[in-house]
Amino acid sequence: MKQELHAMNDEKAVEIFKALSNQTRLNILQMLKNAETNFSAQAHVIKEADFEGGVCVSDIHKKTGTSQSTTSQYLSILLQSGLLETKRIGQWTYYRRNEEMIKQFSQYIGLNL
Amino acid sequence: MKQELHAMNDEKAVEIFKALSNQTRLNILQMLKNAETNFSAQAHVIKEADFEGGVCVSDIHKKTGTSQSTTSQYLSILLQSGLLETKRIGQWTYYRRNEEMIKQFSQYIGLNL
DNA sequence: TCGGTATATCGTTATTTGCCGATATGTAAA
DNA sequence: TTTACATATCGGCAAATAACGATATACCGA
Repeated sequence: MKQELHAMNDEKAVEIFKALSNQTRLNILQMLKNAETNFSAQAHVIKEADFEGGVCVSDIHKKTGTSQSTTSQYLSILLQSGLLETKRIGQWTYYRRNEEMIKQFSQYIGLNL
Repeated sequence: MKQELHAMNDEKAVEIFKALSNQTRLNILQMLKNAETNFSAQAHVIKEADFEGGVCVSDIHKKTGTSQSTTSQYLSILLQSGLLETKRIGQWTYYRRNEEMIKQFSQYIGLNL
């Protein structure tokens, strides 16, 4: 039989629901969907194979309408839930979507909700 | 162009995420998926065309591990979010899934997350 | 090594949520 | 028309969340 790796359980799903139960955090996830169009050319969108699609905290902060500290905290909630992944490069911390987790969550909804 | 009726917006989605960001409420929604198997024969599952799949509050309460008042409150949060619908028949209030809303939410996730 | 910039963390306050017991309300049955 | 049952609502308290400014930490460039 085909083995489904990393199938999501209810507990993990609840953690993701919590992460998304805030308008600003939902917006962040959505804005990162098309980082190149949502963030200006000057913005630090990573184009290298290094960490493609990653955007640094200050650029995200400029779009959220919340303080730097709140933005940082929201990013870490999204990171903890698994919806985002991160990489520090020099003095910047880049965040991008974890498409694999998002796909699993979407599948979970379709199957288990 | 094809008109998408009742397309969900972000605000509604956040309300649904909030409703599901609690393990007990998620369980309730899932238990109601197969009301006939999850609730005993003696339980007041409505089989008539009247309100098919509906289960009364006390039967749901027995399964949740929370108090009667908490169960009632959780049901009304799920109702308010649109994930459930309700009908009072005699002294019982029946709740069942609103499959249309659940489908729209699932589609929203697939398209907008 | 010293600013300067980027980010994370801390401490705080206001609001919301989780959850309960007690009580009120609504309905049926005796 | 009492009584019993089903459900909703109220009042409360502890915990979690929202959000901020201030501060600490990390890294870089001069």
